[in-house]
Amino acid sequence: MSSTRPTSQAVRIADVARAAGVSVGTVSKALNGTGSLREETRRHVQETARRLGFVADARARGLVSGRTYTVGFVTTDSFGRFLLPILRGAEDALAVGQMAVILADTRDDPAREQHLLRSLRARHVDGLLVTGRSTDPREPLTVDMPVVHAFSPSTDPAGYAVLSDEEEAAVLAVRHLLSLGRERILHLTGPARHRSAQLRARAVERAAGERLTGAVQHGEWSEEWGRRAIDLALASGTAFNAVCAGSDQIARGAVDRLRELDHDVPGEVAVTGIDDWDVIALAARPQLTSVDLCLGEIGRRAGQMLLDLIEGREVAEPRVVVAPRLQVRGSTV
Amino acid sequence: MSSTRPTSQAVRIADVARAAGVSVGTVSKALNGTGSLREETRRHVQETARRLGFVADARARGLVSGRTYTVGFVTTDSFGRFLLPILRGAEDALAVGQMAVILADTRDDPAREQHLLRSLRARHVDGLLVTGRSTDPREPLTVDMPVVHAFSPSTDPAGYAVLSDEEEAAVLAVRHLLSLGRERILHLTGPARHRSAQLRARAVERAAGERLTGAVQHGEWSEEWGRRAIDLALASGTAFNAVCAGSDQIARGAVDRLRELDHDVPGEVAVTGIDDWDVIALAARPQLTSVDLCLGEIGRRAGQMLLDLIEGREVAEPRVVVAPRLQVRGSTV
DNA sequence: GCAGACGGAGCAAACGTTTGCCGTGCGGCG
DNA sequence: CGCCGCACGGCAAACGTTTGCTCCGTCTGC
Repeated sequence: MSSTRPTSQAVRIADVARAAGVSVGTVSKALNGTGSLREETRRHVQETARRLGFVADARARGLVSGRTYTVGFVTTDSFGRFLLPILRGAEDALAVGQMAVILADTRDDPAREQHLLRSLRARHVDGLLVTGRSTDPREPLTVDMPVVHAFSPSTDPAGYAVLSDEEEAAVLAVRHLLSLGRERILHLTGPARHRSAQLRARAVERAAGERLTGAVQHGEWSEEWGRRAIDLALASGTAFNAVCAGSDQIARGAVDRLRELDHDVPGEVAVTGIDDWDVIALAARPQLTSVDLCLGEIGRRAGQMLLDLIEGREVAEPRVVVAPRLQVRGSTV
Repeated sequence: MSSTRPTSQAVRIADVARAAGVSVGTVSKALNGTGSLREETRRHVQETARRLGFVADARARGLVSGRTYTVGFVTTDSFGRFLLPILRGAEDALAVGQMAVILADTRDDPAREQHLLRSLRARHVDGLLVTGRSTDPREPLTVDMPVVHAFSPSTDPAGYAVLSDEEEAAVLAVRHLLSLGRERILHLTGPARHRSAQLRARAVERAAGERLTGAVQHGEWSEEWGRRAIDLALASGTAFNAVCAGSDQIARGAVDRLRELDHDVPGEVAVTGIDDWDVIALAARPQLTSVDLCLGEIGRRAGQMLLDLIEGREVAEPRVVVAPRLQVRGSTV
């Protein structure tokens, strides 16, 4: 059926050497492009290796070379929606360095984290990518290998990190609303205990100034809260012609409720979200204008940085902040 | 705080042996619980190892023992929402076997898949967990190690697999509606080219019989389609008192549109979804009755099965089907 | 024609474990 | 008192690579 043999059980470098009529050292050099060999020999060995379906054993290779071409992806949070794009971006960047990714989901359990780190240490991963759900800083890990934080910052200001600009995200939304001439902006966001909510709220206050109407409303990161917040605002008699929401879910709740009460969106009230989560933003009517935190880009940059550290390259900035991007849709135009 | 150097750079088994005053072989036996040693010696070695922070090098261990305590998680689809719970479940099951998980996201690209499989082979993973977005069967991989398919079936009927029961999921929803006395059921679902949509549609037809109103309506897996489908149904004059949707997104679109047109849900029309995706189901008004495919359970069972295969245990059923579970909420009561 | 240089390939020592086998005491039993 | 057996623990050979050093032959320059 397939000309390629049925997955040869275990073809070692010695088998290639024998088949090619050279020594194992020569095979190694031929396949790795090291040493000094005749081009003809090199090609002959490569051809033989290919024919036999030889794949060098990573364990042995790693044992002697020191590198395992493997990194650990440590997440404090169980894998959530935010982590997928980061993971994907990181994978992309690491793939060019032939690196594989081992998952380590600590589930916020210190004992579990200890155990996983031990496992990663035993496996001699070349480096660690650390991330988490919340953007609340976490204590730095004490390990003797390169570590890059992605999305969730470390408390260590000197550590390597690729972060999102929470404040800029809020500012982009506010500026957009202001540019549309909206002058009575309501800010609905998540729990005050979340750093994200705090940062964004302060940024909104600074950017909107007196155009911010009433106090910032803290609640849950849910559609339900978005809907209820609108009811509360209307009941309190607060006049507003724009809602700057702290998340797409809150924004969608607001849009839904406004529409339901026959307030035109965006005519009467313009609404913005943050996250640009397609499932929510595109399903809303009208579709949500939102700020994309570019998580994929964060993952990619973090992966790139980790790769640079592992391979001993100079890292220009140890602390990169990825700029968010405003995505304009029907809820504001 | 790099002054603390808790992670000893490289403490090998020889260091432990020297510190404990025994040979390396003895240390190995003491730590692995093999060989025959005095209990006193064993404890002394263990204590010494702990004190020095010794962690056995997985590369060397794997090289000689054959096992790497690592499995590959291969997904044809880029990591999507469905894969997270599966991955989490699998991790849980594999953790008890001390197995680490290496990610391999093929992105539906054959070349990429080849490359990743080669990498996994080089790393001598002990087994493979294969999954994908759609439940459309895929060609079996030709690798010389245990393989278990999770969620997405293989075309190989003899292969190991843990699958969801698409048809039963649909049947549960229909039976529930029938038990509520609904006799004019509308079925709105995804694209006809998707096996899931097909299977579920046929199951609905069988379970509802003449209580199925009109033809099955195929569209997208989106809220937008759910809304539009309701408009189409109403425009066509079809009378219905229940909607059995093929996904939560479609169900939510339907609920939203019905409510908007002043049709009472569930009073006038009861609505069911499939997936039990909290983000959608809990945000709807009323909250959606939905069928949970129990993806976490699928992942767990698959991980367990792979572990059994790797450790040479008997696997009772090579093909497990996980029963879905009906979650009743406001959209039907 | 000879010496030195250099290109090209082989040799063997690592890398850090596990594991089967062997040696050595000691105790018990005859 | 002597022998046998057994309980412990050491020894060294794997596992499959990489890599520096060595060695051989040929070419070049004088």
